[in-house]
Amino acid sequence: MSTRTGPEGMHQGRTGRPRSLAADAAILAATREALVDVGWSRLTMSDVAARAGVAKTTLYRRWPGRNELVVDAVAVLFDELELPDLGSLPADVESVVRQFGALLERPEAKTALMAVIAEATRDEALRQRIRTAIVERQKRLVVAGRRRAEERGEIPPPPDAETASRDTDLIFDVVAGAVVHRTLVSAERVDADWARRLTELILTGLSARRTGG
Amino acid sequence: MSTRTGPEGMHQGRTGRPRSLAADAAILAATREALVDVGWSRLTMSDVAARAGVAKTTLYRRWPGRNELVVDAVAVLFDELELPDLGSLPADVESVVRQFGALLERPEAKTALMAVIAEATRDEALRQRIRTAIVERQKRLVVAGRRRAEERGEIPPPPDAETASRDTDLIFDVVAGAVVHRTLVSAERVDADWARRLTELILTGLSARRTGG
DNA sequence: CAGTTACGCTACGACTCGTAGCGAAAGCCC
DNA sequence: GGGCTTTCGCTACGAGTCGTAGCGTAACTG
Repeated sequence: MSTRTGPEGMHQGRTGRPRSLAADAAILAATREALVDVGWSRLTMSDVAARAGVAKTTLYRRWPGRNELVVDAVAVLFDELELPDLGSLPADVESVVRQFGALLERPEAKTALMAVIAEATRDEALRQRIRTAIVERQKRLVVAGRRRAEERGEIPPPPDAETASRDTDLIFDVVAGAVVHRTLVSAERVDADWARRLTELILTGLSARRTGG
Repeated sequence: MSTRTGPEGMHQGRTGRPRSLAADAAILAATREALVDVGWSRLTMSDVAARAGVAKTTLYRRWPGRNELVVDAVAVLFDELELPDLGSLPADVESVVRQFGALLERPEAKTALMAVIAEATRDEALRQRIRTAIVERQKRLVVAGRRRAEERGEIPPPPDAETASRDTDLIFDVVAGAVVHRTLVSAERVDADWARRLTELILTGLSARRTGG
């Protein structure tokens, strides 16, 4: 698959002993476990290797370093998010907001996400990895929600592809950013009431803007 | 001042040689400089000490560790944000959005902010430090903007103190979260157009919600 | 079978950590 | 001034981590 985010440098399409897929899974699970236990700054490769039951060298054969390993270990968590068809745009949006809030309450998700973002500010390759492994992947939720709302007649189709794309980006930044900020910076829970108020704010803002010019 | 965020454990109200204020400033400046040069994960106390021209022990006499040092080194950057009276609420909000966007483009700000937030997910004391040193401090912008808009008659006064407080929190999370997400996760600039569109989204959302019930 | 690659294990130099001890410096109070 | 207290820069230390290299073995291909 083209958006494969797993370990790199694999030559296993060739001859020789193939890499253990079980080791892959064990390492990623061990990384998440270690993140919960010791956090980011105290997470060591030796620790992860020991938890996974593999040698430290096996980690370095697959990932260049901690940062890349953690990105991959956490990216799969975001794939759990889905957009159930609840019959209306507000209900759909609120559902995703609450799912995302619940996801960010899991220690391994919040710790790892912020840590890798911090590292990415000085590492273009890592930034790219985050973008393909997480960000672009999850924009599917916004795109699907808009398409579904259009089909229901809740929102008008976008005037052109350019504004559609920019709106998608804006919505994504606002929703994801607000949830992240609420959870990690303000350190408060994303409860049903907050999710409803955020959804209301965004949707009325969008619809009023459209109809008002 | 009561919200002093500087080094702790100072007994300098007593007798003996007082701590060098110049060393304080030099250390914080050196920390920001090191963040720009080497990033977060490779920032070492020895490096900071060398840049500041002080001994490593001097750092540990004032701060418990890297995390606390970095919070203090970065907190002052956020005090630069201000709310100029531009005559209308949209103009005021857009101004702060752009200021915040510009601030987060500075390497020391973005790197340090995300890094300490990541660490804070497993450190209650650090979380508290961030909250008092940065978050609660900057909510002043939202509070001032609302008060000013009320005086202008642009928005109605809040029905009660409870909803006023929750609205302040929501607005803060949405605005700050969106800017942070745009800058650090999506890795795109907060330009004039984006700031205008975000402002429009939020303000129409808020006003429509109020008038519409 | 031979060839190739991944595996676990051990060992290594380099680096950072946080602390301790030292003598000197810089301020207070009498 | 003298005495007291605290900070200063400096050096040294054990502990821990890093990322790599080398080894013999295991697993799969043709």
